[in-house]
Amino acid sequence: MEKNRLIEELKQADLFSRLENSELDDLMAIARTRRLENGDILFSAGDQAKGFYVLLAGKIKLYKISPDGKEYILRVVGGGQTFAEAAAFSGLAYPVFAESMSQCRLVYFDADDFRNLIQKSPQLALNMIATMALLLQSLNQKIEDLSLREVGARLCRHLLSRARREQSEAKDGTTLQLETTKSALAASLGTISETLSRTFKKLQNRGILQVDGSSVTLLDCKQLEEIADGDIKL
Amino acid sequence: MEKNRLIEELKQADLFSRLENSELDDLMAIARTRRLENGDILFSAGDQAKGFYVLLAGKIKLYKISPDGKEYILRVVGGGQTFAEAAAFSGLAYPVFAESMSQCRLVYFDADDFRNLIQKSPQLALNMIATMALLLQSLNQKIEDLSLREVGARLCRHLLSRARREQSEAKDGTTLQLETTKSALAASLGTISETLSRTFKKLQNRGILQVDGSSVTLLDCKQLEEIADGDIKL
DNA sequence: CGCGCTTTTGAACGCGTTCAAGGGGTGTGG
DNA sequence: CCACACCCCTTGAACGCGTTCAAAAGCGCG
Repeated sequence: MEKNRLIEELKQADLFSRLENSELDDLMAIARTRRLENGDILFSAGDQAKGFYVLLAGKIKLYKISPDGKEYILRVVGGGQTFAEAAAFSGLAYPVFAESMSQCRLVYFDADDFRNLIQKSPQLALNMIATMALLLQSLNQKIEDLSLREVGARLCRHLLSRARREQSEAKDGTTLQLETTKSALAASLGTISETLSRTFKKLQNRGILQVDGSSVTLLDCKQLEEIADGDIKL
Repeated sequence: MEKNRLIEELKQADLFSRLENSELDDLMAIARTRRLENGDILFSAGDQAKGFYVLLAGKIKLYKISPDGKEYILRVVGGGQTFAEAAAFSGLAYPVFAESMSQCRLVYFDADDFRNLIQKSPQLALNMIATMALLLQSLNQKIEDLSLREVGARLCRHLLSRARREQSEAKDGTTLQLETTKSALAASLGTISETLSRTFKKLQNRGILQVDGSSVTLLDCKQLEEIADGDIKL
């Protein structure tokens, strides 16, 4: 039955881990499923927020646009992740655009309905708090990057953190696949493709990494970390 | 009695609004009060976080320091506000330094103890979620400022939002008092005092505002908003 | 092969920083 | 009451990182 598959999928999301079956049933009662095609805009910056989403499958980018058209990608949401909770629970407008980067299936929760559930389920409340705490930490990182690190350091930090997440360790010889275009990577580092291109080149010239299309091989993680920490500059 | 006064003070904090007296008693049971002198460091970036704070009186600045010594002030915490929740509930390290800017009285809550309370009090859980949601929105703003607005626009946004908060409206002739030094304002806008000084001067030369020591008078709010929105540049 | 897209490269420009010097206010001690 | 130190703010000039603008090169795809 369709419902059961959906419940199984919801359980994968961190937000719904460790919940009882009865709690999951309550969630199902207020959940609305949705589908998106590649390139669909789910919501726009400035739209009034009444609820939030859990992405079951696909990829969605959350981004801002400056008055003169520059794009900053705040986050690429992946499967099992929650987004737009802050806007939903603060009652303000969405601060970003949400645009699908592939076919997506997702679930929408109305904020008021969800609040009612939270009152009944302490575990759900704790999960939501933990989710938001992690998000806060990651935004904090971004602010640190943007306000006091230069582009080279940001790129190195990004590469190292991806290497650690995927390989559980960053050691010489590790190869990463960029999941998006380089332009998108630039936009998520707070810069533009030209600058990213030049930065990659400098790192390559120093023998710190090897770039080949969309695959990047880390050759000298020690130096990579020194640049990431701002100890040496490009 | 001392305890009663403390309870009254806690009730002022948004985090504890709409709580029953029994819930406040439970809070008191796990609260640890603390005092700080001007200039004390409460915690440092990198310290392991086990709990969070509610500031009862005084001012505390939360800031980051870059490898080469530049300071970015993330937030100046005022009375009744909560801070370091994200670090406490994510179990990671504090991402910032916390330094008192005056005599302070504050309350410390251990994260584990607090989690237990949340399980018993749905209202407390909702309050915490609302608090974190607002914080997320404000960090989001900062990211937007840093990544896609220039210094002039950031300053104008700051002035306008302060004017609106304090006077509930920003109209020509409104005068604001800077609560900190201009260097600190610069650091919280992600720049340095020299640049801030020059930016103030440009705005003054255009007749948009009048700066006299630490008081700023808004003369032309319409233009101020246009600069804040990036419609015109300095 | 030719079209559209992303990426790369080059050169010029500009915002903001750095470095350095000078002004202005305040508190302290002679 | 003045002299001096200290701190903050201001101003000027030079520099540099990153952007903008322009063009060429690579690349997937019909």
